[in-house]
Amino acid sequence: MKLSSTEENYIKAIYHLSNGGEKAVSTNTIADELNTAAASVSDMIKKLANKKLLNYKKYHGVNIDDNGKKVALSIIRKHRLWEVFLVNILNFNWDEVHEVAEQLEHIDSPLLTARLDHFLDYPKIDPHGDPIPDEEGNINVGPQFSLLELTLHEEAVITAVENTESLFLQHLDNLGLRLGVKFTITERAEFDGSIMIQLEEDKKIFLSKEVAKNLLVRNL
Amino acid sequence: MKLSSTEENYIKAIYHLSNGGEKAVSTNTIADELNTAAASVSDMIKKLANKKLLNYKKYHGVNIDDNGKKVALSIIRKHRLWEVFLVNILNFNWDEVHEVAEQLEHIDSPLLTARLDHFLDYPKIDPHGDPIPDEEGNINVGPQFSLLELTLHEEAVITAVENTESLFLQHLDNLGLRLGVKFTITERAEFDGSIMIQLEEDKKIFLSKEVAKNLLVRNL
DNA sequence: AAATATTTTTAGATAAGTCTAAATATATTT
DNA sequence: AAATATATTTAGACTTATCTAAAAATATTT
Repeated sequence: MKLSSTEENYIKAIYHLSNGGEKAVSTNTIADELNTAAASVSDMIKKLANKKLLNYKKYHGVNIDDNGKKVALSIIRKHRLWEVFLVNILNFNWDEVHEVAEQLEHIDSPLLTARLDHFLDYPKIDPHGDPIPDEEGNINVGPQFSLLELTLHEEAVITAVENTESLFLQHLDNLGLRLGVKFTITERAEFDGSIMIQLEEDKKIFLSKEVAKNLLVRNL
Repeated sequence: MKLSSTEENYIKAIYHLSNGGEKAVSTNTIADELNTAAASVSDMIKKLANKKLLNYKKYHGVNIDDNGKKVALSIIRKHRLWEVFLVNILNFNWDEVHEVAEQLEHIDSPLLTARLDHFLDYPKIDPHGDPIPDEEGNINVGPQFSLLELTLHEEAVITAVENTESLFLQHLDNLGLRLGVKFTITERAEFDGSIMIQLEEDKKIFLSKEVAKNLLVRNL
């Protein structure tokens, strides 16, 4: 089934907002995410439901269908492969790639996607640490959780960011934090939830709760 | 100025049909090229003329403007750079790249284009031997010389003919030689200056000195 | 449980790009 | 130069994706 870029963007947004299909998503939530009027969303979800990509009951939000998930994962796969290409091959900074990848993800050529994947040596994660679905849409996530939930003094590695805004990513760059950085929590302030972490090289960094919340980690 | 893909395709078609702006193009010619109704073309050229990309006099076809040329050359540049990427980096065959490049040429990111150009080592021609315009829209064809002066085994492309007699051109047609054909010289006979060239598909062709003298080529 | 607030849908409009059919201008033939 | 043929434009309609405003359904408050 051939979809317009607009339709693909709706599917992608609904996939994300539903946490990969876990829960129903309301019309207004989608409208907010895509900066459109709720009326436009109503029209579009009716259309996508007719195409059997969504499950839709009037006034009760939408659930993404298996077909819809497949479409979403294919777009996400392309988006993240292109991000790897931009960062690893064309030397983009990780905060410069999102906009371009939003365009490239809609290029329709299975051959191109497959060849790109091969050329990049079958990467498993994108420059933000997010997993890249394979051709069948399988995601190999591994146990990954917010830094906020990490136990004190337990060695961990940063695996992903939950926020991909330039401002946040640049802040991380300034702090010297990147994917793959290893650390332990040395202190927690109960008052404001701020956290002190210790990096490899005896370097201590102070993180606000807001920053910690948006960093995903994995135990070593 | 931000243009839609559709507008870009019209500009590109008109640029080609006018031979780079040399002559006016009629409504029907454009309609034929783009497989649309003449009425649609009428509407669109009115719109593009309002945007100062075309010069349009009712019932007398369009001439492409300097602004229009710039737009066309930018799209052509992107199209050809992507073709080089697909063939040289992702190992596409040269007959598989057109459709995908038609999509990729509309990606809007000057940074991406510049980085791609650099990554590909500033190629001067695409896989079909067509020249790639630079950032300013200049087409630098490079030094062009007679096939007689070409070094053995050096990849080259046919760029022009020095003799325009029908008899000669028909002879080229019979041999399957056209502008843009890529080849290497595999053998030279000292006795009569005749030359054996090898085309892409394992096809070898014998050329008399007289023919070789009248073919202009360019290194790849 | 009635009143009020919020969310969602429907109705009707708009803009881009397309079409067919009819009208008009240009070109060609006789 | 009149008649005919061809090319081009206009008129009106359709589709996709959007909007605002009004109507309808659901949720919340009192």
